[in-house]
Amino acid sequence: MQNAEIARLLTDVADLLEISAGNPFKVRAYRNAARTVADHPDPIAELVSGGEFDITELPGIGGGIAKEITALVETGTLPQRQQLVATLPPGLLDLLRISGLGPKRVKLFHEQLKVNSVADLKDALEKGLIASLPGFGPKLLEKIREGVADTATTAQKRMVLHEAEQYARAIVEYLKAGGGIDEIDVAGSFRRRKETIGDLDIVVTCAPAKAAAVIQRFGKFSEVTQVAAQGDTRATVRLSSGLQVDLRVVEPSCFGAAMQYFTGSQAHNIELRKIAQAKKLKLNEYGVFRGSKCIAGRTEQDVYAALGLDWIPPELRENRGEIALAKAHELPQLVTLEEIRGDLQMHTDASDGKATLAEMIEAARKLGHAYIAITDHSPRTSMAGQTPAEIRAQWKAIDRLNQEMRGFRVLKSVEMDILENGKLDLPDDLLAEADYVVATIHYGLKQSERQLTDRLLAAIESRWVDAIGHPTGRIVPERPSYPLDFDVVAKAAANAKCLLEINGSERLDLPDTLAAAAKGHGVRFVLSTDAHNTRELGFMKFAVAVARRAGLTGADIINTRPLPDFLKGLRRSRNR
DNA sequence: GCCGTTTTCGGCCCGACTGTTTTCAGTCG
Repeated sequence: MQNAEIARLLTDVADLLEISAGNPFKVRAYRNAARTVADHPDPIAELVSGGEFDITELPGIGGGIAKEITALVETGTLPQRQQLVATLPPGLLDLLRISGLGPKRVKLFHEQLKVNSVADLKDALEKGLIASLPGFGPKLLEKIREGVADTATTAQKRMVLHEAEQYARAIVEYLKAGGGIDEIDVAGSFRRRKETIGDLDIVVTCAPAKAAAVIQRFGKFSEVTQVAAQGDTRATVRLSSGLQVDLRVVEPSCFGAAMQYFTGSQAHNIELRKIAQAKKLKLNEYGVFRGSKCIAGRTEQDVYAALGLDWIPPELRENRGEIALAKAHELPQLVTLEEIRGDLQMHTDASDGKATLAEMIEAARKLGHAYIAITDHSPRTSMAGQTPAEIRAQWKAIDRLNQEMRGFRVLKSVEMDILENGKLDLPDDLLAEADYVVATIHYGLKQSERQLTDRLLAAIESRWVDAIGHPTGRIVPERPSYPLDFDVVAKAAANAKCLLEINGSERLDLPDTLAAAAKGHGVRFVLSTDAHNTRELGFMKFAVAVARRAGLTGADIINTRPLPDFLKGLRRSRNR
């Protein structure tokens, strides 16, 4: 059972308790536990059935909820949820997801009108039963009607970071062009560089007299299909893509506090507010307050300092131990995009890329790289892969180009398939001639965990495989990892000095949690874009984002090194 | 239901916007 599924069931309990007007703190306890489970890097179900780990060690999970989860893992049902569903129909949970409906109104519908599902609600709306309830005026009725219609059409989907980036840039440029803005930045999960984004949070500072105009302009952005809310300091719109965008306008003296507040994560912020409370302070989006006096707020550094903490990079703000590190002045120096000196996976039109070798080289040089690896596919990638003869011809062309260039080196390389039977797609004598080899799995993704793990282990055993590319095979958001015993793979890679790739394309593979786990096993990493055209060479920032969320420093990543050190760090260098 | 550098009992993060109201409840993030 996946963590997401356990978290969903715990959230169901919180929602049902809320509808039944149970203890509000018990509701919160279930929500906290759900968040802990959802964010945990290892499968909770395995920890429970394994028996050697006590899950009450996890924050927000005590004796009661631990017992619930254990029962869930053993029997497949959550006792507390079963008990609640006996009196409250689970269809009420769907009603809660309708915009404008919360526990109070859902409870009212259930008790007064026997409305127990979205279908019931639709019926009640048509019969005018909802309108007869006190407190339901024409606007609210219209909002609920729209919400019901939405459940039929658009399932609320999260947007991948790569796509959200384009919207964020467009809206920021649009607002800037309107003038009257002092500072503007994007906060939220976008700033934390999560792999998918639920909505965009934009924070603006401006003179109080200009705020209304900025908010008005925001609502007139060309892609806005609906202005969901609009006040003096904030507004919410929905774009034609379905993406929700929130704008907050604050005074310059509050910019740091607002950025901190709206960057989150929620779990991180709750911890900070508890720290503030313990110090007899109050933290909100306007600053840190002692009584009514604001003692910090202009910058994020000020806010964290007022709480006795070092400034925490947004990518780490998930309440996974970063606050303790900030308190002890032990936060890692996270790798930056500027530290990356080379890109170690990309394709040309010799396989499935769109640009020529010369075009990729020129684009990479413009980005400031000192070296790149051209990693076109091996024969198994049918329709796209190169034969050994074609690979050697390409390498000869690369040799000639390298003689003509100063201060830049193209590495002779290949993205070699690890075949379904565990054998490599190219012979050792060819691999030995390469400067760098990345091995990957593209076929046989439906094999068992044992088979897939063994295939990766076989590749790691080869002295000519320098790195494992996109190690889990996932693609965000649609394709999950193939089954894999990742700890075994990470340990083997660390022992063999085989690198693991963090791929900055929409694969985002390794994911942040596994990269953090691999670092714990002593793995070293290579960052790459897997670009199939010149534009995608810009994806390195997404690979860096994953690395930063995993807590990696420049020392963990081999392509932060100058070329000679990079080559010396490859396992093949010890074979020569 | 969870938790503890004030506490094993008595707390539990904070504010804006909307709609329907004459002072606020409900929802949302």
